[in-house]
Formats: sequence, structure tokens, C-alpha cells
Amino acid sequence: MGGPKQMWTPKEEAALRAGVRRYGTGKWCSILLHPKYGLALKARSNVDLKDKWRNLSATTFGSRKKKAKIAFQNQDEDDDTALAIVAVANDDDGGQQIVPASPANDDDEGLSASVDTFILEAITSWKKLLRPNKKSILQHVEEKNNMQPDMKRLVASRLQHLVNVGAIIKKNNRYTISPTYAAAE
Amino acid sequence: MGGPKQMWTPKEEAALRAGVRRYGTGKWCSILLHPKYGLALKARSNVDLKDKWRNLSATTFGSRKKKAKIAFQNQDEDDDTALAIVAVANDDDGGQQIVPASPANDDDEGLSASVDTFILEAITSWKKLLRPNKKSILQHVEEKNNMQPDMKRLVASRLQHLVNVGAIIKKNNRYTISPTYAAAE
DNA sequence: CGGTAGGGATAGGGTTCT
DNA sequence: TAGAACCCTATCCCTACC
Repeated sequence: MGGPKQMWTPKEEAALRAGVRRYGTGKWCSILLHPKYGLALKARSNVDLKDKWRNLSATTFGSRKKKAKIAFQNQDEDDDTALAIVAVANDDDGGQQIVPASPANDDDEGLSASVDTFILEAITSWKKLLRPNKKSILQHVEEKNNMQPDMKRLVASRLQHLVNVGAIIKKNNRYTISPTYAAAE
Repeated sequence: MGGPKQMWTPKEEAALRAGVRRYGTGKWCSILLHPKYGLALKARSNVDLKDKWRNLSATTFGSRKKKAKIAFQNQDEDDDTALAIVAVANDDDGGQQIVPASPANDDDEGLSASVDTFILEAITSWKKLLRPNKKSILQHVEEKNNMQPDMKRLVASRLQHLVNVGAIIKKNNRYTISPTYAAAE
């Protein structure tokens, strides 16, 4: 049987989110039949999709005590309220428009969103004392998102963007989550 | 609640080993449902069993620090001089067939079972003479079971499992049938 | 029989205590 | 520092219900 545990890749998550956007929840087989999403999710079953969606929902709306990354994952309807990152995170096949400051934005949907997520994740999950610098963040993102050689530029770009929108703060070349966002708690 | 730490007693460990021998790893609830083992382990949860088994495995085999996968691929030669813990208690529940539930690959349960048989066979046939080391056992199994290049890994894996379970004892890189286990047969 | 929802079990990483 | 016990939760599995 399959190995130990198949962790979901950012790409798969993106495909799932986009699929739910299009077909709604509970249409797992429909999502798998979609040419694009189905391709990205070819290693997953309908039950897998169901389980993963349950997870995403739980971490998004559930306990706010943990990692801040949960605050930046959004999926359902509009309500792209307080968090700027949310707007970026919601891309799907439906004609998108926002996608700010995305230099290397190609076909790959969800890439910027994933990068943003990982950047925030890197910052929030950093061990107590040290705050990550750009290199540390890049390393984290590359681990999570094993891909593209352009990743360096993309991370730098998204990092700058997140600072610009006030999601994170840069100080002495090190980054922290903006108190405003942390306050969302 | 959950006062201090509840250290595992030898009796509990024995029950766990016997349970794994009967049901295999990853069947923690099954072990707890067993009338006898469950009784001895009534203070433990399925997760406790899983955690304890992980600890036992870790201390029984390599205290090699690196990645488990690397260690797994490197176990060509004998190297570890660990003394297998054999606290196997009164597992008089009748001679149980050695069950599958291999740690690494459980692609074929019957295969693991037969490998176990050959391993035990190899050890017993050596009994009068020298106690076999891993290489000797591998050779025996390969003769009996002409096949797969994966056999090396499989034998090593099953060997570890049998030690874990208390069926055989490893000492100075050589193996013997556990007295307790031999008695049960 | 195929798909879904939900409960529950497991695996593996983290954390805490000694 | 390491090891044992325990916690957290993503993933996987099982069953009932259409």
C-alpha cells in the first residue's frame, strides 16, 4: 500500500479550494472529474478530498489559539474582510483580478497564495526568540513548496508586498506578524 | 487530571509485546480489546500503546540519530550491539501465528509471514552450531524463497519486528529464539 | 454498487518532564 | 543531552445512509 502518509501539497490544496469554489462542497467526484483539478489531484480519492476539506475548514474557523497561519486561509464565500492576504489567497479559475504585485505570475494559480501562506507560516512558527530573516523565510518556503527556481524572486516580491499592505513588519531585516493581524487573534 | 507520568510497568510492556505479536503493529485498539492484554493495559489508551511501541522500537534498535530512512537503507551489515529486551511474560494464549504488520512495506502480508517463518527456521536450524547473524539469516531466507531484490530489506525489517515482539533475541549481533516464545510453540 | 458524511483510529511531529 | 511519557492534528479507515 501507499507509504506512510501523503501530506497535501500546496498545489493540491489550491486545486481543492478552487474545485470547491466551482462545484461547492460535497461534490468531491465532480472536482476529481474536472480536467484541471483532477489532474492536480490525481493522487487523491473523493474521500481524501472530503477529509482534507474538513481539515481546512476546522483549522480555518476553529481554535484561534494556534499558529496564525490559520487566520490566512480562507475559502468560502466572499467575506474577504480584514485580512489583505485573504484576497490573494482566493484565486481560482474564475477570472481573477486582484493579484497584486505578482511578478512571476504565470499560469500557476495559487502559487502566490501559497507563497504568502508559507511566508506567514514561517514567521509565526519561528521559534520563540529568533525572528526569521529573508533567507530563513526563503528556506522555509522552498521546503514546503519544492519547486521553481524563481522562488527566490517570488518570495522576495511577496515579502515586500506583505509589508506594503501591513500584514507583516520588517525591522532590522527581520520580520514579524503585524500586531493588527495578530490582534485578530 | 492525568496526574504525574505513568511509567510503564514490565507487565504492561509484556502485554504490549504479546499484543503486537498477535495483531501486528498499528492495531492498538485491537490489542486493547483483547481480554487479556486489554486487562493488563486497562490504564492505557490506544495512543499510549502506539507511543510506547515507538519508544520500545527506538531503544531496541539503532540509537542511530539520523533519519530513520537513512538508517533503514544502511542496515546492510550488522552494526548495532543492542541487547534486546525480553520481558515477555506469560503469553500462554496458545501458539499464535506470526502476523504480518510489517513496519516498512506491507505490500504483501503473506510474504511477511513466510519471511518470518523462514527467519525462525533459519535460527532454529543453526541452534546446535553457531547462532546466525543477519547475513546468515538472509542467505537462508533467500535460498528458501528465491526472489526479490527487496528481500534484504524485508528480512531486516522482519528481523527487527521479531525482536521487538520478543519472539527472538538479539545479542552481539546474533540471534536466538526467545525461550518464552519457543515454549509457547 | 457508488458517493457522501461522520466518527474514530493511526502516524508522526512536538512538547514536557525527568 | 537524552529518553520516556504525553499532546496535537493531518491523514487514513470504517460504517451507515441514501
